[in-house]
Amino acid sequence: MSEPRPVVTRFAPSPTGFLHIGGARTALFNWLFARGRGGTFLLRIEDTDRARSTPEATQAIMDGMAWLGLDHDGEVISQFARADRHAEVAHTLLAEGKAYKCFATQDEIAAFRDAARAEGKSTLYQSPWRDADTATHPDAPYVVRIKAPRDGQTVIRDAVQGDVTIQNTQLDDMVLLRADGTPVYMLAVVVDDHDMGVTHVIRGDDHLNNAARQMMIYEAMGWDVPVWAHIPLIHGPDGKKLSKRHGALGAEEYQKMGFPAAGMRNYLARLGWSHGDDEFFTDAQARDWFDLDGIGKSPARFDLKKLENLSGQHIAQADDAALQQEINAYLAANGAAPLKQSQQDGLLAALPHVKERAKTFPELIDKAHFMLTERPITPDEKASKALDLVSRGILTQLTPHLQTVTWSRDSLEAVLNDFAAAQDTKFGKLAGPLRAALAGRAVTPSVFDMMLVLGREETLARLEDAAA
RNA sequence: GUCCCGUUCGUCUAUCGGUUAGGACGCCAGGUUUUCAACCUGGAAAGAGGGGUUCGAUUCCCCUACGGGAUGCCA
Repeated sequence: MSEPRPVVTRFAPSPTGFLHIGGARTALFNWLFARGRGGTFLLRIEDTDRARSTPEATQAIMDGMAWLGLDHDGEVISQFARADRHAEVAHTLLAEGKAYKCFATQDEIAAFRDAARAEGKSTLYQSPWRDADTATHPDAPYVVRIKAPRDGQTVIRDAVQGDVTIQNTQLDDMVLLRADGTPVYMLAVVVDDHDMGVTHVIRGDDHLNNAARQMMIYEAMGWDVPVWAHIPLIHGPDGKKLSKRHGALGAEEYQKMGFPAAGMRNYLARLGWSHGDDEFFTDAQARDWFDLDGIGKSPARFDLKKLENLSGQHIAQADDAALQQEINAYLAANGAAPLKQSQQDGLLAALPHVKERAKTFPELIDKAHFMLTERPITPDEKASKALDLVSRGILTQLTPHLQTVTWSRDSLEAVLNDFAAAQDTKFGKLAGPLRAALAGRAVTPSVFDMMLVLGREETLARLEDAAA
């Protein structure tokens, strides 16, 4: 093994839909691996399937990556735009006799496969044109096929799966160039990865078998084979493969649900990869720790509960201003009205008191509700019940005690407890009406927290409103 | 059909021949508490099945079952 080459990884999605969760994780692994080693992380859009590729999908993928903070180096590479280069490689192979023109029609091939299947034999097509003199068919349409080895074996040295041995009899003379002269995916990937200097190919294990085919091209061209790392796919909660109509959501959907990007990165990194017993970690730790042999070999299921837990931990330890920004992005992603300046201020003031108790942004916003509404507050049903005649009377009596008290947690606690004692009751009895008056709700953050955040003036005003 | 890969608590996973098989999420019970949370303590919960190899297998090998993938002029 020749070391050290600077690490170059890439994420190569085909733009046929949103960035689903499996793709996001593949991107994350590549990003983590490159970033943790001072390497380069490239983005290539595999848009050679013109019928299925759309610019909207490309945008959706880039939006998803942007949300997750997975920044790539250099320009986005379009695979389609490089078709000439791919064809050039095919022609080189043709000229060197490592590939050949095959004039077999698709009907012929289909007939061969049907017959082979009926006889229970290998359906791999063996073209009669492999060693034929092709000069006799100058005008007929043809595809270019690589001359695959017919004996021996190919060993895929995979950093995740170990050494995987494929008998070369399992490999056919795959098509390099279609009859219309366009390159097939298998060729394009190899040429692009080589030209881009990719050193580590980290991708879904649905490509594991393909690696053997791709190695034929590397070898025919005399190129260095990259380090392979085929990672298992993510499955849905029911254990079935995650697909778009089977519970797979786009990355942006998780933003819309109100998960912080850091929590999502943490969760996704931990799904199929581990570093001992570490569960909750920062981006810096993830970059530090991430390596290929920490990747597991079996498919993992997506578990929303665990995501929520990690999400809550990241929210709890996040910087308030950063959190505020991310909440605004969350609201925008949902097409919600942006917060007014007064609400922004209120949110920021409330965050230190509520962020430790929320798993997602909607929960956080709900808990900060007392700072997002303005007087006069309309109490909800339960809060109204807490504000009956007796309670309102008590609040009226309480108000004078709050006029002069030092506005600190300890003092407020003392005043309220004393007041409760004087009323021959407990603070617990006062809490309900206070919540109702201060937030218009029965479920709120700590009464003291709310009073501290609201300030004396606003607190008194709300109490007076409620008492009236 | 053929070939390849996978299989530890419900879930994510640790273990790299010798452990009471550990942790986390979730769940259950108790505690704390001004509501909801949070938090604290405790608990239930796993090596797919069968053969080997070995003094000893979750760990190595084989078979079976189940799941996934490849076998395209899709990517």
